[in-house]
Amino acid sequence: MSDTALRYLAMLRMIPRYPQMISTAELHKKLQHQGFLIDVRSVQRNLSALSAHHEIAISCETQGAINYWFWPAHSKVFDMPVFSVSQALAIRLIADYGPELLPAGFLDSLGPYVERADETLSGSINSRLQQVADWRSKVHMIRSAAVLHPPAVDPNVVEPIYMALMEGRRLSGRYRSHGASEPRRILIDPLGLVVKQGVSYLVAVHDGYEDCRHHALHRFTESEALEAPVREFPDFDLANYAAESFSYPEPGKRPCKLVLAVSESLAEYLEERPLSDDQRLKQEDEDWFRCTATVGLNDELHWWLLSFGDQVKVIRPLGYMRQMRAAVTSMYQLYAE
Amino acid sequence: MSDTALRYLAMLRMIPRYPQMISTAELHKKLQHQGFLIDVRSVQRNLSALSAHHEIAISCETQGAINYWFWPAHSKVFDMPVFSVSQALAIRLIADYGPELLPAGFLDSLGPYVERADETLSGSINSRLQQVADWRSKVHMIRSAAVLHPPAVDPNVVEPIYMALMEGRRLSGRYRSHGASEPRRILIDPLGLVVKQGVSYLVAVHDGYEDCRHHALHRFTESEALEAPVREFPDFDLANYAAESFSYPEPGKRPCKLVLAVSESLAEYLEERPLSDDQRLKQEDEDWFRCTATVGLNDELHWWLLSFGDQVKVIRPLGYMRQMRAAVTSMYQLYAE
DNA sequence: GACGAATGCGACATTTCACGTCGCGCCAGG
DNA sequence: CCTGGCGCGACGTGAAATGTCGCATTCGTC
Repeated sequence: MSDTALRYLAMLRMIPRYPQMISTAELHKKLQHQGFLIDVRSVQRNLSALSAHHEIAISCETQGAINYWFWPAHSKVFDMPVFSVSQALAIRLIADYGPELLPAGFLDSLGPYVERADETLSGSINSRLQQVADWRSKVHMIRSAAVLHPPAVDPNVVEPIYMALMEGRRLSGRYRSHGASEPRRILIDPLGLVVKQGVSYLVAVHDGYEDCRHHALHRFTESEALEAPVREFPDFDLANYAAESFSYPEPGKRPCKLVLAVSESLAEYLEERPLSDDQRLKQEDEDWFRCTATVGLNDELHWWLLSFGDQVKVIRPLGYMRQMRAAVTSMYQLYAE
Repeated sequence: MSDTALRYLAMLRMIPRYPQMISTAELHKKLQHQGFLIDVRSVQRNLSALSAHHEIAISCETQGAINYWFWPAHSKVFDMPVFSVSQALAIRLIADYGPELLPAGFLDSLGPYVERADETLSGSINSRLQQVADWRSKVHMIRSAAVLHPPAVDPNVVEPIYMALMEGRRLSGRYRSHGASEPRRILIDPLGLVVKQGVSYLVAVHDGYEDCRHHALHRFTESEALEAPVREFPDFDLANYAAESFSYPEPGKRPCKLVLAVSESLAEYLEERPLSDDQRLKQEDEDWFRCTATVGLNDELHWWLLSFGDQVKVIRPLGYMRQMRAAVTSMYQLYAE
């Protein structure tokens, strides 16, 4: 059993990425705690041996008499097992198309993994065959046109916010409120983060107040995580707060049997992506199909049905049909003026 | 320089995850190619030493006289440096949001990384402070209700497909065509992958034919990447093919000035996520706001506008207003019967 | 059915290298 | 100026890693 190789592995995993560092002594202590009974001298030797290797690329910064070790901020990820092609593709697709759905800043931090994914993709191609094919020529994603622009956030501003939230510290910053023209200095106790359609909101209590408010991350212009711990709000429940204050339709309505008349093109589409597992499609006449499925009647479904215009008509439940008819009539009147 | 420890690392990285395997001989060849001049016997010894360790968990499957090595399909990821909190959060968000964004097979493959992310999140919180806070209590995502069910795909079936595509090899498999009840054996030359609204399609040419067709991945029941290289189709361009054959509205229509009348709630929403960078909102009367923005008039926008029902009315351009009026009238007549 | 080639694996001798120990130099703090 | 902590070069030792050989097993081919 190669104890040394295992220890090397453990050591490499104990070394943090750049802003953080770890001293040789700490590392030695941690190793002993994990059962690697070894002299400090060996730890020193191992570290310099590893850093000598260009593949590994850990670095050292000497402060006074102590050596602090770290992975460079932009060093490659070194993982096992290596990405499979589908994992690499998943990461690539997320990197390309995520910005439309995920708040900016989250994706930036995945940079090293995206690099690794690209390596896997190009590597698997070039090494096997000489064929120099770019993965982009082989994978194409038809994405939605992104009607709305997600707001841009500054990574330097959001990082302290995440840190304060996760570590339970107070937050000081500058925030431009809804409607205000100038940012204002605030001191808050962060309670939670709510992500909605590509926009992140920090739920927090202002200093001197007891009620919580939400703050769009892109409205912060400065932020600093303080040392002081947040005040305790034991009764606060983020999921409840989000459900109440963001007034988003909960998807969890009781499912019922939905009957639709759909156009041929919509029928084709539904065949690929059914409304439910028990969906059934039947041709009614030359142009129309009947679609039957068991679904929850939520607002999301309502919007989805509306967006198809005259390609779909709700048949059952009767109550919902009337509701849809009312909605359509209201739209009609809007344009009739 | 510790050559052995480094070789162990290199070996571990050469071993693929389960559906794939690698024989001792191949491994030996690869190692020599990387400059590790070592006897086969040592490779054998190293492998059995590594697999003896429960921490590493690589496994071996003997087929005839040859040993094939692999990481178990659900083995943990060993990465260095370890996830930072924001990276872990990003992965977590993707895992939660993903099903609406990515085809099923892609996300499943990220499973081990999601596990690691959760580990990082719970670990980082508990170790820093005694505070036993679950990250879920601090981050909440409001996601859409996912109207449509993305079809399920078998990871074991799609992996060879991706491999064949990326490595330029022919593909043999069983495929159930549109409308057919039984899957049929096919031999194809994969040219590209098109992802549309959570469904993946493989664009490929059937053996003996010259024209390409697309195949929904979830309709494959078996697949095998063959050794034979694909036939060459130098004139094929995936982006063009996707634009033509999937008849999806290209987002790139020439932008023009759009004027909308929007309800108060929609105005609030638009303030967070503007339609364009130059969007302007102005209150008109008690209930209605006027929204002005420069956008391309594509189908995506059309659907998006329709889905808001009577909360929005197109004012300018006049031509588009008439188009919208026609659409609404057509919907009205559908329900008038 | 038999033979050869390829592979896995146990055994053994050898050598390398990984380890602990010691000592010196450097830096910080008292 | 002294003391303690840390890094690092040197050295001897012993364990571990390596190459070699031989035998068993399996597969393909004649």
